Amino acid sequence: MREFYPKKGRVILHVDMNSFYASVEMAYDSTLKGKPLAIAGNVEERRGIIITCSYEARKYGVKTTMPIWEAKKLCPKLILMKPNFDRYRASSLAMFEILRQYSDLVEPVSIDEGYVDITDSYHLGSPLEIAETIQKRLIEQLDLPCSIGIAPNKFLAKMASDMKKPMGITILRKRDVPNVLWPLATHEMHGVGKKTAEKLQSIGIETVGDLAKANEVQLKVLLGINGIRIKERANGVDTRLVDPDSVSDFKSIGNSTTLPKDTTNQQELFRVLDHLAETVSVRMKRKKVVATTIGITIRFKDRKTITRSKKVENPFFLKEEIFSYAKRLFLKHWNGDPIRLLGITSTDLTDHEHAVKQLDLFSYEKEAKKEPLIQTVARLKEKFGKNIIEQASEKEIQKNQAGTFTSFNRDFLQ
DNA sequence: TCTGGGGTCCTAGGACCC
DNA sequence: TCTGGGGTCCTAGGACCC
Repeated sequence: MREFYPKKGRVILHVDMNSFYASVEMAYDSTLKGKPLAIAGNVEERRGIIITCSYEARKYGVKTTMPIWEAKKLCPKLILMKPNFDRYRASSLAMFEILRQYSDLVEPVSIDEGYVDITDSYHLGSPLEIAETIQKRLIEQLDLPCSIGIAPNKFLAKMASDMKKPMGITILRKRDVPNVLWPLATHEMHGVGKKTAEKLQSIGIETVGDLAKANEVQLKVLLGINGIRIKERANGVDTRLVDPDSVSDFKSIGNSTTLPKDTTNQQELFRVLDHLAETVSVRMKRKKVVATTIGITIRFKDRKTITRSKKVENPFFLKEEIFSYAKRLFLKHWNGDPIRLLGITSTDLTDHEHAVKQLDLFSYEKEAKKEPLIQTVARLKEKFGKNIIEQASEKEIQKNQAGTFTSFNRDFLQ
């Protein structure tokens, strides 16, 4: 990540959609408005949990990640719906389209939130005016409420958007940090979770203010590089740029599922892996990527979770390949204990565009076996242009002249 | 009657190479 | 009878976020 930061002060918005999934459902079906609504995974299973819920449901104490049975107990009239991800994706796209009308520098963080750098958008109005316009348009055009934070950097903008919900706009200046952030408990800071808060507590740091003044050497020992970083944040310092391209280079694609019942039935587990492989493959094709590392996740009955991964020689994306790699890993590492959850993840992703050439080269491999190498190189140069061949130095080509195309191929494709 | 599924980033040890 | 110091890659796990 680039960390260079322009000298002049910046103006960053953090736009955070309020109870996004529930709001989208209400926009689709206005009869749901004003009612306690929750979106939950596995609605019919006992293991389902609340993914998001409307503010009406929150009044009863219903919260994200709460098991359905518990939510129902708190709010017997709770309306439960399964997620409609296609709907949420469509709303999300429309929302980011609107944000992009106020700056080119829009960085989606997740399906329902993003940063907008409006430093150079002064011709569109003051920061507050821009935020108000965005909020108004999202409500009028998409029927979706949001909260917006306005600040000189990402961290402060994120903290600010969290302060008034729903439909709030909050300005957080650097000079407000001592008054506004320092009284907060450390775990209320974005980036400080339960474990980190506990560790901080162990050295007497309770509030953001304590953290802001903490000893750096001690923090480094306790938390590594993250200790330094959260101290900077506590002082209102964050040099990360708003990066519009960060969404496009994702690092992994995975799919996992909690089984209806814990099981040791190998046939059943294979069927699950097969299904997961299918999903991962479809999503890889959709995103036009290939991978070179396959990973599996196994969660046992007692919730103990292990991950195992393996780098493989050739880039893959087909369901059959994914299934067979995953199955191999599974058989190698499963101790026979009852399993609660299975997952498959592809990592080390490469653009398909880039990889298409490689795949084509692999198909060449078969027909090229009997051909003198020098001829193959000439033919590939013609077909793919010089640059693909340049990956293998002239020297490398010379060295391999006596060998087969296959060995040459292996050398420069890996 | 507990606790999903999608991710990212960081750490740390061992293998291997120079 | 003594054995350095980097650097990179691979793998596993953990913390965190939405």
